[in-house]
Amino acid sequence: MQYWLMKSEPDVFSIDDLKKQRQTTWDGVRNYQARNFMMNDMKVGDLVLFYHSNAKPPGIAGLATVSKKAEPDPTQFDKKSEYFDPKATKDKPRWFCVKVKFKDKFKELIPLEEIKSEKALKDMLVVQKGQRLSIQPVKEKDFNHILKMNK
DNA sequence: GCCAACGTTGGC
DNA sequence: GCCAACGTTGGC
Repeated sequence: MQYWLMKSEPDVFSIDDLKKQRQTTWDGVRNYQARNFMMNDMKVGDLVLFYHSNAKPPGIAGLATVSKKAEPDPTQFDKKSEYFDPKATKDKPRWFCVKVKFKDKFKELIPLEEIKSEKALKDMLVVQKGQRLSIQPVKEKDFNHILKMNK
C-alpha cells in the first residue's frame, strides 16, 4: 500500500465537496507524470492526503482513499469538455484517472506553512520550491507525521 | 496581481 | 534533437 498527496483547488472541488459526494472521478489530469502515477502505481486502498491548492491558506484538508483503479479519462473524448484532447482516441486513450472516496476531514486544515516548519517533513515534495506536480507520492513516515499534526 | 518555476509545443 | 516561446501552476 502506498501513500499519495493530491492537489485540488477548493474553489473548484474541496474536501467538503468530496464529503458530500462520497466519491469522485479524478479526471482532468493532463500531466504525464501525474498520469503515470495513477496508471501504474495507484492501487485501491491507497491513502491520499487531500491538499487544497490556490487557497488561503493552502494546506492539507483531509484524507481520501483510492476506490477504483485507473481507467481512461472520459473528458478527453468530450468535445464540450475543457479537458478535450483531439489526439486521444478510444483505442489509444492518452489520459487516465482513478476514483477516490472520502475518508476524513481534518478538524483544522494543516497549513502548508506549518508543514514547512516541521524539520522532519523537509523532504516532502509539496514543500519543495517550484513543485507543481498535482499528484505526489508520500512516504509512510511523512504520512504518519501529518496524521499526528491533525489535532 | 505578480512572477518564478516548470511543462509543452513547434520551428528549424 | 535543440531550444525559444508560450502557457500554466500556485505560493506569496
